[in-house]
Amino acid sequence: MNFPKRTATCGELRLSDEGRVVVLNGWVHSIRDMGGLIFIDLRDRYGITQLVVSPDVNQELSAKVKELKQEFVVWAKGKVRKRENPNPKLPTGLIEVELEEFGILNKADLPPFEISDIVDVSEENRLRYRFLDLRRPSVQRRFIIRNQIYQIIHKYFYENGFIEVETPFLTKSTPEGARDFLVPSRIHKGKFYALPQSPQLYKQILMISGFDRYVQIVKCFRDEDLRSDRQPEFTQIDLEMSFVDREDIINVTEGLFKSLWKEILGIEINTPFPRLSFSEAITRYGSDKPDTRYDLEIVTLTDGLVGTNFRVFDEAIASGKVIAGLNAKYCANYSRKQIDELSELAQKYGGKGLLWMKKIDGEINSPIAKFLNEKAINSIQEKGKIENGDLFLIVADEWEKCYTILGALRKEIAKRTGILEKVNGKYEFLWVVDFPMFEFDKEENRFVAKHHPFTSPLDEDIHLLDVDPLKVRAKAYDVVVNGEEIGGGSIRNFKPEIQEKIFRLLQLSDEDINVKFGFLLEALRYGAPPHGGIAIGLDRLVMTLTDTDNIRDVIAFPKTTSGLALMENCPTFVEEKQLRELGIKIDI
RNA sequence: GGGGUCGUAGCUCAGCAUGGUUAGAGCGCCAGUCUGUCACACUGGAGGUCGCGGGUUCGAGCCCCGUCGGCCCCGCCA
Repeated sequence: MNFPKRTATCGELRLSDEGRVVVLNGWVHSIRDMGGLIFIDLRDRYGITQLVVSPDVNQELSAKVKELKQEFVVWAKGKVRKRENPNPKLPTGLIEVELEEFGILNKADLPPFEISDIVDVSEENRLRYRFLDLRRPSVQRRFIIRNQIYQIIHKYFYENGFIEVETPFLTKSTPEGARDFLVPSRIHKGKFYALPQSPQLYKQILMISGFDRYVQIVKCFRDEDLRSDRQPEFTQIDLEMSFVDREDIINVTEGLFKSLWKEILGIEINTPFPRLSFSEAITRYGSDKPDTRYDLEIVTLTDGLVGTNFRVFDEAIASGKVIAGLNAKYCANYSRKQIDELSELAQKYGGKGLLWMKKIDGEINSPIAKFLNEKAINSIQEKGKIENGDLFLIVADEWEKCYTILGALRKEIAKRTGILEKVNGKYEFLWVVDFPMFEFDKEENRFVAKHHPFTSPLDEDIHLLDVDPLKVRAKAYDVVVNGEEIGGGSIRNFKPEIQEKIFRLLQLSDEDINVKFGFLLEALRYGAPPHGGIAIGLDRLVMTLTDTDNIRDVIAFPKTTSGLALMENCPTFVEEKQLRELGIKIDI
């Protein structure tokens, strides 16, 4: 199809272009027919330009314009002129194009919703008609920023000597950790590839191969349930470096964030980022990804509550549990119902209940006050810095659970009291370090790696591997911004004997080790340099930089929370023939 | 695997607690009027499987059960 190609975009014409004859290509955004004068807003990715037709100039054209409907694709030729009534809301608002000639390149059905940032559309409809949703300027904006982010990343790592290498998508299934998406092999019936949860082992192999500095912006796949910040396929900035320790990875990462924040937001962020040990993050904020934009810290009460004769406390302490609390400032006016809601939240996180104390007019008011002596109450008041008008929440539970519950309450209180709103626009980064190497999995009755099994233990903790694995800390680090875990990495095991020892601690049999990770151990035996790296969640990074808490806003074609793609309708059943070729029988 | 919440016109929603003529609103759409609008305005009009299936009832958009789908969360996410 031959058509006049644009000589300008819909976003660029200004007063200085007055008198120019231009051709625009775009979509009919809206038509305002005043009876005589007709205004047409033409839209493309760059903006909106107003076209104007007046009947006394060209009646024929005026009649033809009435064929246009919204979202028709057109070319339009005309002269740029100064507007009689400028529109300050548009960058092109000082000019308009006096339409001389136009053609319809394609018609359009009436869209199910208006292509406008003003109109509210349910997410379901947005995803079903994603091709229309993605036409909306506010939706496009995030992808334009996402693209800028790609460019900054590529530039930053190129300038720092990193090599981009592509790693396979058809990989080996190693069902430690998340569930794998499996891809059946036709040639080897009954066998499966797995889509990578991360290119972890490939990048370590690249280090052993001497690539020294690797980076990749890469899709990763995890077959787990979705959340507002979790998709089954997502993008990581994956990097690995040789002859480094934790500080080198941290420096490189901080440098990247510095460039991104400066170039995208014009904000100079301070480095180095503060650091918290895992145990400090948990005990102070109740989270391994604390939002440090506000204080509202958790206080540990256990020591001051020994021997209170209050059954709940005594039993907790006797069984090695922890008692801790959170001061919800100025919340003493919370009703029974509001406190019940907080209690329900505590239960959602596995808590048995929530104790509380209010201070009003200098008096402590609490359902547990009658069980506690003055010394205990004073201890709580003092540690919790409880003042008039405060509501103090208390939880007694196992170490991590106790603090996690209070961490959830901390977030909730911040939300309810408007603290969260006040810190909007602030960015607080931090590193969480010294994670425990292992957790005990009650269901599987064995240790599992908290980060992943390729992580190196802290040198000073290596001797504990044989004695008390749960005490072993790892050379792992997470980078957190505003309470979002935005990246995580570690220094890896580069000595085969330590790697093997860790596999054994995870109760992998010799055969498992050999079948699943034999190639890694083999590679490690041929001169592996000390190495480590990090994976940064690109989608979450874009979320932060474009100020949204919905990951679907930054992914062009995302899945719904049940893992469906509503536009193309996927997943689907496949033809019997395809299954036969793969040697697969469906048994639902 | 579990919990919460929503599903009514093309879109966004009200109606449901306490079942009862012909299910409403705004926007959009269609027709008309209008020569400076820009969320144009005004007049008129069309438009409904109340997600789907079953049950209770004389009678169900409303109550009950199931199911499908959206969103949020717990578990899960090395």
